[in-house]
Amino acid sequence: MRNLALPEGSKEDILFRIKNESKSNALIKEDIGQEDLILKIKEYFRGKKIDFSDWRLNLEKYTIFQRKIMQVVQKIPYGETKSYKWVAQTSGYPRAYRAVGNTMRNNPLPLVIPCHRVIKSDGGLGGFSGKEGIAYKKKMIDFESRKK
DNA sequence: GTAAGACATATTG
DNA sequence: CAATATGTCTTAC
Repeated sequence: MRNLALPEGSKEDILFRIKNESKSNALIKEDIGQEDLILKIKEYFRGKKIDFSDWRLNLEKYTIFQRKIMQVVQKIPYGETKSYKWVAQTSGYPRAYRAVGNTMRNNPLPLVIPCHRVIKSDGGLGGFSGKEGIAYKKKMIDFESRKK
């Protein structure tokens, strides 16, 4: 499986969302310019492993719970998938797995906060907001988990 | 072993 | 109070 590409429509959608949110709300505190940010995103879509886990985010407009969830999700390594329950437990809210999904739906920074790596415990995909829906989520997981 | 349905459960607006 | 991008358990194939 060499040339596994991601759908252009959703790709642009995600790029637009990150651009818009990071600019208007200054969610990304990392000292990185808009151009470099977009360059990194494009590198990611080309298939390069980009690590977003160290980026400092401005999450003050969100609740304590949401901040914690986003921080934990941000730490999920490239190519790995964790369950909503795992995120809830790691965050210190063992039974808030459903609220985790609620937070993911509100995720302002896809990719930086890799919500596509959060799936159901029983192996199901869970949900996904976007043009292609869960089909795109599966594409993302396959895209990252392709072993050579 | 699998599939569908009820119920529990936390957080948010 | 209602709405979830879940998890677990029960029941019936």
